[in-house]
Amino acid sequence: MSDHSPAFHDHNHDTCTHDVLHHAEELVRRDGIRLTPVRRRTLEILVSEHRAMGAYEVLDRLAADGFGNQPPVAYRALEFLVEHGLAHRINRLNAFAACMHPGEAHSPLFLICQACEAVAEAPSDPVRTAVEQAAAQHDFAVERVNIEVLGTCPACAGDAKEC
Amino acid sequence: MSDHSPAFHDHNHDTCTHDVLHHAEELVRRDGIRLTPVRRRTLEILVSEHRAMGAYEVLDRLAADGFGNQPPVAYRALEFLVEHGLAHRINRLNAFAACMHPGEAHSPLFLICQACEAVAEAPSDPVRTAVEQAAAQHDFAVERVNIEVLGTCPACAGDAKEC
DNA sequence: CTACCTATTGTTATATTATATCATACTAGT
DNA sequence: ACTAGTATGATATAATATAACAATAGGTAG
Repeated sequence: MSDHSPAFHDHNHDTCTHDVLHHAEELVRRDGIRLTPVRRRTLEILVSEHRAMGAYEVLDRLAADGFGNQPPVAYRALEFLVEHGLAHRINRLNAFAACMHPGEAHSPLFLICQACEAVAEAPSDPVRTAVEQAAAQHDFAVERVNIEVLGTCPACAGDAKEC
Repeated sequence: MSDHSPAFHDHNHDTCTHDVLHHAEELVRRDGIRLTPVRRRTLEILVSEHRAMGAYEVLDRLAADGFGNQPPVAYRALEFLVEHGLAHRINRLNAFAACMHPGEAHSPLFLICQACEAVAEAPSDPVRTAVEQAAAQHDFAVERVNIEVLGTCPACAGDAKEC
């Protein structure tokens, strides 16, 4: 892990933290989802780190905050967040990250740096369209799309050149 | 698991088996890759089933054929095949499948049926283009793209209607 | 052809990730 | 307060994956 993690560019972290939690609150009002203490704290942890975190890493944090310290505690909270579009699961890394475009209809597209493991989430509407077309050729009804791109982030590409 | 697995449509399985193995042989000649007995057998297993298989499932088959019966045996062979484009890893399922479009430059796009777990591999050149563009906006250098689409295959969609 | 080097395989052990299950506690609606 | 549905806590275990080292096979320079 490195210090390149918070996406690949500087950003106002207070703003994105606020946006995500605000969106969650809205779902509480609008859809009646239950943002219980564990779930809320789990989301806060993901947002505050702003990177892909393993379930056991999240679990450690939760335990430190006085929640249960057994795997299901973390997995259940994470699953809940994913189900409601507040977080994503990044299969390639067996990890989770808060959704940084909450509410927007989008198929998450993850840019995963192989050097520093930073993960950026990009909007992907044109990609989604292309995917739908490919699926249509197989008479396949799309429900969820997960796109994971492996490569090198600008920071690490720069590091490599310096050597 | 169900009987919908071999992609979503009937196909001439002899042909696709032949194509894949033929391509592998070509790599042996062209690139000097070493298609050892375990590796060859692993590819044959994946092709003959024509579906996503877990590493331990592959391992059982290999062991039955007299190869080692410890996890690394399967993982190493599978990793080799993935590296050389002869197989793909489907993260969502922690599973592997023979590449059915060997040799074609393509970013694999998997259509995964949530009902029967069948997996189809679709070519995805337009998708790839869209992905490259999204990545470019982040100055991200793409190396590998993995697209996994969850949904319902035509067979299962039909089944659902019948009820 | 032999000695060496490298890639591959076999084996043991263990790490990491994830889920099933059941008991307990909370929440909302009546 | 009662009850039906949810959510949490805790125990146990399953499923997936890798590290590390020994043994073997294959190619190649001398």
